[in-house]
Amino acid sequence: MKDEGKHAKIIAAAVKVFAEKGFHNARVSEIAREAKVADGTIYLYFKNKDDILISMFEQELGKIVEDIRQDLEQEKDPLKKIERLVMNHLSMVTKQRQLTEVLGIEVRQSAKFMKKYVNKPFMEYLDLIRSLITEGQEQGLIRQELAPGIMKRALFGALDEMVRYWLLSTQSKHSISEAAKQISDVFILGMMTEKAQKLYPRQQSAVSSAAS
Amino acid sequence: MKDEGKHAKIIAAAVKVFAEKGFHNARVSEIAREAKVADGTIYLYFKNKDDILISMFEQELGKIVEDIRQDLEQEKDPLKKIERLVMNHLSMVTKQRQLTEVLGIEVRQSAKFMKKYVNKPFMEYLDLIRSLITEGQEQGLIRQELAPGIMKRALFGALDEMVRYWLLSTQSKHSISEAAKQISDVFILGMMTEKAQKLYPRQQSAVSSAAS
Amino acid sequence: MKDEGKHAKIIAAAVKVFAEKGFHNARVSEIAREAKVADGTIYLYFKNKDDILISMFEQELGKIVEDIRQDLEQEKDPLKKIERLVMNHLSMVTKQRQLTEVLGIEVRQSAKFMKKYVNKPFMEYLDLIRSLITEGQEQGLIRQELAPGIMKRALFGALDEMVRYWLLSTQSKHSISEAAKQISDVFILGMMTEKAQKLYPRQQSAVSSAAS
Amino acid sequence: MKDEGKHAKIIAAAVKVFAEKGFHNARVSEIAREAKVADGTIYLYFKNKDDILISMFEQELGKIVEDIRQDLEQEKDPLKKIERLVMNHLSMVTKQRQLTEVLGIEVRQSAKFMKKYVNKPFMEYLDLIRSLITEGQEQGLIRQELAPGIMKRALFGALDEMVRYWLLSTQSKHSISEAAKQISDVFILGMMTEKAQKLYPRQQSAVSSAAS
DNA sequence: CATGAATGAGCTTTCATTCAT
DNA sequence: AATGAATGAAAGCTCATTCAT
Repeated sequence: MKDEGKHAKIIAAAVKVFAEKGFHNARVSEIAREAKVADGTIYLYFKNKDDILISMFEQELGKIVEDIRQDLEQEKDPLKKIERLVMNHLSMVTKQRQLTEVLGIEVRQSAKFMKKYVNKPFMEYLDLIRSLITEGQEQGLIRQELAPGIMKRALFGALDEMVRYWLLSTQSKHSISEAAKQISDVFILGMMTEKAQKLYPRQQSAVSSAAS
Repeated sequence: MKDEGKHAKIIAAAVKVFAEKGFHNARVSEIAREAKVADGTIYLYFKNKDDILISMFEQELGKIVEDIRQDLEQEKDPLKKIERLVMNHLSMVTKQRQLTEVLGIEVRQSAKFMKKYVNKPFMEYLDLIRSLITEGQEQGLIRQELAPGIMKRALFGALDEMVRYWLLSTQSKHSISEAAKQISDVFILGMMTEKAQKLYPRQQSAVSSAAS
Repeated sequence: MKDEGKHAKIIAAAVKVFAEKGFHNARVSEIAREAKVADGTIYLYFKNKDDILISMFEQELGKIVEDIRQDLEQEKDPLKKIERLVMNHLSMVTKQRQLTEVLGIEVRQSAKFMKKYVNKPFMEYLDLIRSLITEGQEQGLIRQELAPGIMKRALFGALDEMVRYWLLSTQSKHSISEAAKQISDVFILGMMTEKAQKLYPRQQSAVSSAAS
Repeated sequence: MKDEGKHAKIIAAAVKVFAEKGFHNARVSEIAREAKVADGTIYLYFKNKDDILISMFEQELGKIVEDIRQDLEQEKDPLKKIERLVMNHLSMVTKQRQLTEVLGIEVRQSAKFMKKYVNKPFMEYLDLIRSLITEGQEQGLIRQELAPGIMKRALFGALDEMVRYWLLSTQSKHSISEAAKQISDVFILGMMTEKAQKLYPRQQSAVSSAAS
């Protein structure tokens, strides 16, 4: 792997092209052109077209998940961690727009049609969300009767759909921080124990008093 | 006199094949074989391959949305309507498994890559969810500060992701009604006004007392 | 053959469609629509698509050749017969425009690619021209050394190309009668014996003094 | 570095296949096989099937026209130039048989049905003939009253039809040089002024004394 | 006789992948 | 390692022809 930069250049090109055209409508030759390498060169770094997408998941999505994980370490309160994750997730739209476009759409295809492939970083992300829920439950802040497996998906789905909305709508009525606030608000308030309700008084609009 | 039943037969075959392979990997000839018609016959009923998918949206998704809309009319309480919609949505997994598989994945592709096409039934569904939110707000049950445009997407996303989970997982840890209850629970509780909180006492686990 | 009119209606429709699109780009279904019959009906009157073209040659071209032959009988002088044939041929452009368009182009295709088919009316037309030449030679008006087989083709080709010019050019610089006069003039003058040159004095612009 | 020779090889193969089957009945895959390249290779050198035909016109027909134009430069006498052009034209049958077959038939199709395409080399050829006529008129050898626009078409048509005759007839009754002589003879004699008639005495059978 | 829905062979064209240079 | 011309399988779609009604 002499030229590590070429691998990255191709991934970057693929992100751009997949975002524009979608995986199936993207041409390998177009990725090559975008990356300023020859068509054949791509096959020195990737097994095939699918492998470009998979590598993209592994690397880029993996990086994002790791970043979010580290960001959350700065926060101790489990409920505030959720709030922070929501903000982090939604911020991706502006910070990594093209990548977000690809992931949002192609993760699903891959999940279903690249049967053998298990999207590990995606699973890790869901697990990260789950760990926040269980942490909250251990501290008596989140209701025990809620299944973390359901909650992690519900929260992820809500965020993912919100992202899709921004990607498609040209002018966005709602700001990202507003949406982040409202979504974490509803989820946290909805999952809270009565005990937590007293710790985080309602007037302050749940946990995020500063954001109102 | 074109056979109206043949149109339906082809759509049904397409649902099956698209569910198995995905739109792009599906072959028109395979749909034809599944529908027991000749390849060319498909083009008597549909303009092209895209048109099969679009017709599927229009008809099948349209039908579902209409069914849900009618079901909700039996219920007056806005919060219980939300609960009912959640249950309806999640029930699709078992009632219309293959169709659900196709819609869940291809609606996204269509949203982005069939640029000109606006998925009307999908938009109507989101609007239906939104109307439940605003209704709740008008009756003082849902907090005014929550943007219906955000809430509708968050709820839809949560449900959609949940559906995907069942479609992919071979053995499901969580029952549909359990998930339905937990999700509507969290959303309703999270969106409720304080006034509503008194009307729907907590012990009864929000609105759905029976399901705890 | 109960409905003789349907056969004719289909031929007429085919003339129109072939003229517009050419034989290969014409659709049988379009001929059917134009003729106001069902697609299948065409196959009650014609063996296949080729057969429509062939029937068109036989009937329509045959009719034309017969008409010209009869017209020529009014004239005794072989050279004036040639002149008359030229005028007749070129007049087809206006009298039977669409048919002319089809014949001009498709006769060639048929000649080469409908191998087995011998275009009898076309051959008869060439023979008609040939007979005018030999007649002229027998009366000592056309030079003996000219091969009728060559002359008939040269004259036919000249006329045919002229017709094509009118069919394609939107505004025609040259009138039909002008062209007819010039072409018969050149051919007759070019083929004449010296004896004939004295009989048809030059000042009067060869044989066709009246036409100037 | 695309192989320039491959472009030529494909054109050559196309000439052969189009000559045998005609443009419409020719299969791209057959051209590929004949050229000993893969089907896809054709599309590296040509936009589509039409483009093969068009390129053929541009190149091969263009080359022929240029060759003839140069050949004519060796001759100063306008009438002898005509004679020479006729011989050149008819010689194509033996020198470039297959190409001639394609051009003779497909030029017509193209003229009418590839509406937008203007067959430039063909137009140039007609212009070349026209220039010979006007040159003859300027030198007082060809009658002023003859319209060059008509004469060029008449002569071209005569030659073209003669060529078709040879291409179709298996055994040719008339030799090419005989036909060339007779056709140029008739046209030149037919177009001549009286003044020219004296310069080129008749006994010598117009301009070509040797060929009687 | 007439219909026109149905057929399916067969076409052009695309594009992921290979491999000689 | 890098190239990019060449490959050829494979797919969507058309349309002449058939045949049950």
